Amino acid sequence: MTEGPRDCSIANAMEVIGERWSLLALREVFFGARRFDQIVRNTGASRDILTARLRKLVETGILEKRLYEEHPPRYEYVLTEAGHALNHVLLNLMAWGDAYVTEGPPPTVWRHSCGEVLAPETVCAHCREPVREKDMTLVRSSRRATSS
Amino acid sequence: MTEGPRDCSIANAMEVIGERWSLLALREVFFGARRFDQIVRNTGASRDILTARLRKLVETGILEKRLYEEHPPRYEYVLTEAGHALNHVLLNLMAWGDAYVTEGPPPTVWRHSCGEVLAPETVCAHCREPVREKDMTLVRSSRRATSS
DNA sequence: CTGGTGAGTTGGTTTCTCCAACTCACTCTG
DNA sequence: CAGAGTGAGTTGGAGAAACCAACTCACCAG
Repeated sequence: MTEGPRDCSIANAMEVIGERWSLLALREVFFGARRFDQIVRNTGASRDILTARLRKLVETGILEKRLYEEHPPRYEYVLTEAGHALNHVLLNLMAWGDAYVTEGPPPTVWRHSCGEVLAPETVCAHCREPVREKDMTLVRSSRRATSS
Repeated sequence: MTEGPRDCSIANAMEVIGERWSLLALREVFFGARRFDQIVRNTGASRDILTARLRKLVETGILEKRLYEEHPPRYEYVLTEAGHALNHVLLNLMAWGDAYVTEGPPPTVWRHSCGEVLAPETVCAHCREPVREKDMTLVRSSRRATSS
C-alpha cells in the first residue's frame, strides 16, 4: 500500500510547531523573553492567537508554565528539553534567512564561546563532514494509510 | 527606539516558507518529486492551495519551473540555490520530529556517503564544536520601526 | 471514442486570524 | 485612598485563508 500522504517527521513536527507565530514565540523564549506581554510585543502577534499557541506548545511539551508569583498568579514560559532541542532548527532557519531573505546585514548576531560570530553548519554526526545533498540517499520512507 | 516587533531573519524566513504546506512541498522536491500531482498526493494538500504555494515559492526564488514538455506545456519544479540551501533546515527539523514528535521509529531514513545512517548535528563553522545553547551569547538584535 | 493523466480553476463552506476593547487582580504614585 | 499602570489573558465581529469536490482543457493510449 503506497497510498496517502508520506509519513514523515517533518510533517509531524509541523503539526506541533508549524502554525503561524509558534516558532516566533519560541524564538522569543530562546532570546530570553519569558512573559506573555514581552512575547506579544516582540513578535507582533495578536494576544488571542498567542494565548492559543502558547497553550498548544505547553500541551505538546515544548514549553512549561512556571509559577513565579502567587497572588496574582503569574507564570513564565520556559523551554522543556524538547524545546531546547529546537535550537538547531531555529539556528539553521535564521542562517538561511540571513543568506537568502533578509536584505542587508543579519539583524541578529550571536557569538559562540570560541570567540567567533556564530555560523551554524550541519554535519553528519558520524563522520563529522558537512552534509551535502548529493551525499544523501533515501533508505526508507513510509506512508500513512488512507482511512479505507 | 526599541519599538515594534524584533527584526529577525527567522521572521523573514517565515514570511517566505512559513505558510502551511510550503515546507512539505519543498520536502517533496527534496525527496525527488517534481510534478504537481506527485506533490499533491505525497503531501495531502489541496490542489488550489498547492498551486498558490508553489507559485509563491517560484516568485521568491526558492523553486524554478522548468519546461520539460511542450504541447501540452508541462513543467517540473526544481530547487534553486536558495532552495537547496534549505536542506539543513529540513534535516534538523526532521531530526527534531523524529526525536520528540513521531512515535516509534523514524519514518524516513537517509544514508550518508560515509556509510552510516544520517544523523545531522549542528556545529560552529569556526571551531567545529557542537553548538550548545549555553555557549551562545546575543551580540546584537535590531527592531523594526513601528509605522509612526 | 472512451478512459486516463497532468496541471490547474472555480465555488461554496468552514475555519482561522486580526484587532480593538474589555476584564480582573493586583501594585505603585501622588 | 483614588486613579493610573501592568500583567495576563478573554470576547466579539470582520475579513482572510483553507478545505473539498467538481470542473476544465489538452493531450495520449487502446
